[in-house]
Amino acid sequence: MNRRETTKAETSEIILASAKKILLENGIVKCTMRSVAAEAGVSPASVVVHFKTKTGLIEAALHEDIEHTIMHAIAGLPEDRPLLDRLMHIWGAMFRFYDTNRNLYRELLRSTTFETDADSPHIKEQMDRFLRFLSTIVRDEQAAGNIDSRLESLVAAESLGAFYFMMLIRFIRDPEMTPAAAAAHLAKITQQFLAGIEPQLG
Amino acid sequence: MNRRETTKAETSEIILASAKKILLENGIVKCTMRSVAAEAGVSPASVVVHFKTKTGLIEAALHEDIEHTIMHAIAGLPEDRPLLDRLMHIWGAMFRFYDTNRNLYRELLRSTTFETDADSPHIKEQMDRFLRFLSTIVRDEQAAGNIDSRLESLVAAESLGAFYFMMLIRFIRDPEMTPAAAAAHLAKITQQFLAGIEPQLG
DNA sequence: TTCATAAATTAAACATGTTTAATAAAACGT
DNA sequence: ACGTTTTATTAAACATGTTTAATTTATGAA
Repeated sequence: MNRRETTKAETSEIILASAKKILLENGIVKCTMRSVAAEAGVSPASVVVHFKTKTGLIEAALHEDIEHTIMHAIAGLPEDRPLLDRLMHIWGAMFRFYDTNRNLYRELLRSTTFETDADSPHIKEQMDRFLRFLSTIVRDEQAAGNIDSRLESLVAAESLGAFYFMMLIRFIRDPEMTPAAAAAHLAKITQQFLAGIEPQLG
Repeated sequence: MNRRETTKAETSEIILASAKKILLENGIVKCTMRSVAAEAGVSPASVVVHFKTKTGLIEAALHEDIEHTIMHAIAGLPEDRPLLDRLMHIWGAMFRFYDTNRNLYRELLRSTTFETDADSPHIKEQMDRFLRFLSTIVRDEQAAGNIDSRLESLVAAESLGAFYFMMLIRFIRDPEMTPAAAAAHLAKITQQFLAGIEPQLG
């Protein structure tokens, strides 16, 4: 890397660290381009140069945490348990994570969900990767004879993902809903689906 | 209604009409609180008084169109066709509708989807009503012996709704995706689900 | 009618995301 | 080494959603 490139990378890091700090300590409302810039000792325009938009900045600041939560949940996935239990292990972890700061993640979801794939490549990549992961789980279950082997595993994975995301939306929309309640309802829906794709006897 | 109440209602109508006109003729980017206020011959602050936020205004301006699209699709629902065909009739109409102005509806979806139920009661009500409708369709199919009658119809309806909404998100995120392509993919997912909830023989 | 109260409306100000035009400095070819 | 070009940075301006405080207007009681 050049001198130029290194200093640019360093500046990016400083801005990102400032954004994380403010988000954590003061919340999303206080996290403005100006406050982040001030904390980083840089001009607001510079924040724009480095992260393009405020959405880009927040996405960059929070994306790692989400990634980490997913990975942690996957790492602790219980072996030798029914598929529903394993899925609920992941979904439960996600709901509890989003529950730690609902307004913050509402903002993130709001500003990223309906962006163009090109405009929020992080999200697209994360979604794709997660779908592929679900798809391998489905294939494992097919191999173990728990799911009809004629099924397209990716389509089944998409269904499971759709259930989760619908529930996430409802969870964020309803502040009264606890992570446990969201997980329980999601379990019901998932259960119905899984029962349907069990192999037929005979 | 009072004189006060009537004039207030009239003002609301004028503002709403102005918003619709600008959205239609100039698009979402040109639809600002100031431009709407100017078109309506009213102050920007007045728009806030009447619609609370810009999101509230846009929601009010577009909500009817969506409602109309749904109702129209439901009214033209083909009788005596398999459930999948009937669902696709609705989904197809919705995708084609959103396709008429993707940026506009992206903005609407973005600003409403993750709001609190309390903050966007319109949306919640629309979602609930549509779920109930899907649920009655499922019950009809159960009565006709096409779906396992032990199923909870509302849960199945939620699944179908989840598939649709996931596909809508993908549709909005990917500008290259045609309404037909979105519908086709959604059909595949729905098909897999429906096959699973057919009554078991014996 | 008259006056006090409540409500509708607005001008001006504010906060914030983003753009523009200018500056300073590194990179690179000669 | 020198001059040109590219690039990181920024100050100032801009556009827009929203708030505030003041003004005008209608309502209802005395």
